[in-house]
Amino acid sequence: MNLKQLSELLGLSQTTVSRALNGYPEVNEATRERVLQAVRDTGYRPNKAAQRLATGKAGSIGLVMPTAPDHYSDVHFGEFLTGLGEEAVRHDFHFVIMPADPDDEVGALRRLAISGNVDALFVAYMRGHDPRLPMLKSLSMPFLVHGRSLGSEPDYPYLDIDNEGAFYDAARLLLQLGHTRFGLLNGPGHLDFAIRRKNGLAAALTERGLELPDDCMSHTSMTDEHGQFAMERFLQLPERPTAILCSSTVLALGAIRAVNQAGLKLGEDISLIAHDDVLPHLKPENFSVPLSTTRSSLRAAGVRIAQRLIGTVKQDAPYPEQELWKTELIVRASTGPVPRQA
Amino acid sequence: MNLKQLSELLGLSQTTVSRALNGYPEVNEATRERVLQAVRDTGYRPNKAAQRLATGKAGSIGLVMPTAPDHYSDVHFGEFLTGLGEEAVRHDFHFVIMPADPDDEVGALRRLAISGNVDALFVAYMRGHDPRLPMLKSLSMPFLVHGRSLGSEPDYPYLDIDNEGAFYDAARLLLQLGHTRFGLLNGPGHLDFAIRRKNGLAAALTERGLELPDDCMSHTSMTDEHGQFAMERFLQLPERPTAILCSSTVLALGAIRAVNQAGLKLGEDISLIAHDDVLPHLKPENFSVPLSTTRSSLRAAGVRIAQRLIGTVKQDAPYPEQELWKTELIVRASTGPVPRQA
DNA sequence: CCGAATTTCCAAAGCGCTTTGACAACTCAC
DNA sequence: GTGAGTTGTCAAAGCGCTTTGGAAATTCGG
Repeated sequence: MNLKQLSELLGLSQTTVSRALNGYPEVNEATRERVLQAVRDTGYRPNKAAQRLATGKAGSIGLVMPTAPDHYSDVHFGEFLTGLGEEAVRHDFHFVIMPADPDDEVGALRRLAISGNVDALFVAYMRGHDPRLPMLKSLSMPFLVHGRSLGSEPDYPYLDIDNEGAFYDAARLLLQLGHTRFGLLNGPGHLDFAIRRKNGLAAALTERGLELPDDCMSHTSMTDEHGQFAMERFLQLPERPTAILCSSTVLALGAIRAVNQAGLKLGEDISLIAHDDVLPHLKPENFSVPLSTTRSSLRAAGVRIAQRLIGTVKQDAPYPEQELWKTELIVRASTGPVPRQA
Repeated sequence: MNLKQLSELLGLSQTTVSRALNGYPEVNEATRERVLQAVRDTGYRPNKAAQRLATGKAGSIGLVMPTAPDHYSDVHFGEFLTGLGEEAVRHDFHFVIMPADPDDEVGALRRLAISGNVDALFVAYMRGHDPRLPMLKSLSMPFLVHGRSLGSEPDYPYLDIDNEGAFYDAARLLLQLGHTRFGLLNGPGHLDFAIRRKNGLAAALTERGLELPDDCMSHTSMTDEHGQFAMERFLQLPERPTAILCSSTVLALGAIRAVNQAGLKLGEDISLIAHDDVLPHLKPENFSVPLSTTRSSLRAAGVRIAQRLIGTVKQDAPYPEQELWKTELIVRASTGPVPRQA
């Protein structure tokens, strides 16, 4: 069943049917309803390839997926993708992926762009001086980055959260509670968000003339096991930290296990604030000691990015080029005043 | 630059140029060379959308990517994808992904199929009685599964390795070396390959009148941490196993850590055979005690699957419908005779 | 050197959709 | 009732490629 057959069936021209389907105003409401009904009856679906050829738009956004060990998509990336996907489905868009060695991300991105299969590109997991940025700018294809890249000219479209601000605020709260010895459970050290969070913490400490010793800082991929190991290490230090900042509730999960196993009490002996990506299976309020967090929904970011990208492709929505989302600092039971003689 | 312009430039018809480019025989070699040179000079690239419309083929294969926590793509999946991608790039094919909640895999698969964006579908991570199978068969679209599904009619195209055979052979070897107490470090218990490996081991044991106690069996996702934890548990059993079968070198990595920390010697106190997916960063011969393994390259499987799928779409290659790859049992230093008084 | 077989090339017809430019038909103010 | 403005519909021209059904040019046996 194609447009021609459908229009003959209805006794209308292809033009009218097409317009009825695509929401153009110059068609009678009654006619439109008749068309819609016929579509329902016949199960007609417009041919994507033809639509693509006629409009010049593929209805797809591309992304390269690094396939090396230290890059595997973790639960955070999955959550983000879910958001992207939700919005994409809503607009009948799809994703084209290109698996690639991380050594060849730039090449993969270029190949994806010139393949003619995508209308726009998306990149994430930004690093400092990210080499993908100049490459993307040289392409004449819309793109959007999740996160930012320290050391790069900030003239590219992005959506990021205020990582410095989040950890600065969290650290300030802990400082006000009297804490002076901090520990940081962070994500992979080469990633932009991890650097910024460290900077945010460092800024708050510097204001008080404090600093973060190297052995109170852990950079790992964000699994609960890594959280546990790193926290165990912290707890064995001669002067162990009393205040922990943590880049993910997943890391926190492991870290808290370590705290419990050491016979310490969260929120009393150790205060902890974790960044909460609003992962549906890991709610900070459901922890045995509810977790104080800096919050920003990863899925919402995915939805928003898809919106902007799709809007750009459809050229009907002039979204702001750069967005920086503030996080919310939510105090629950895992933070408390510094213990007497820690 | 499009076909028309290019053909005018060359003083040829579009037909001839098109045929020259697509390798048809009825064009003079000299002419073909002239065309190819012009393509190089002008940087002409055929418009994908037009090609798609004319041929009816999108040049793409679809896959749904589950986005929930217990599904995150791990290193094994990445390795497999790399293989798929290698071959796809070679044929100018691409992948369309649909992120989806694992609850809705079937729905996502259907949406992908009717979206008109893909020529064929690929599925993996098969479970017993997998509900995706009947759904795929009802579609009139080529598909290929990696793995198999116990309890489903085996009338679908697949590529799998002989998981039962691999673990049966490995177990036989260990039995011949005198071992009687076995431990199994397996992948997630609901996945087909894990079930089959367990069955292979069980079959070998049954032949000797032995069986595998429940507490000598671990089903987890395949990270080194899980390997370590499970192995630690095994070692604390009153009658600890002396022979370990392990579903991945990644699991083995952790397991061996546990063995060492317990002050035991691999290949003497504990024998271990792991399944080796030939992950480039984890070579069994490079372990401090080189690992005995059952081997089958995951990346090669990816390449092969892409080949078959692409061949099917191009309809120029009648590949066998079902393939079962044997694994190689390679003996290195991690296996030895059962210790005297274990 | 001729007719037939072969090789090489071409014009034109799609593929199924969107969009342009016109045209009836139907309002409404005067 | 007339001219201008709206509204609802249509025929036809692409989008850029592949492919069919010849036709022209070349080769070859006799």
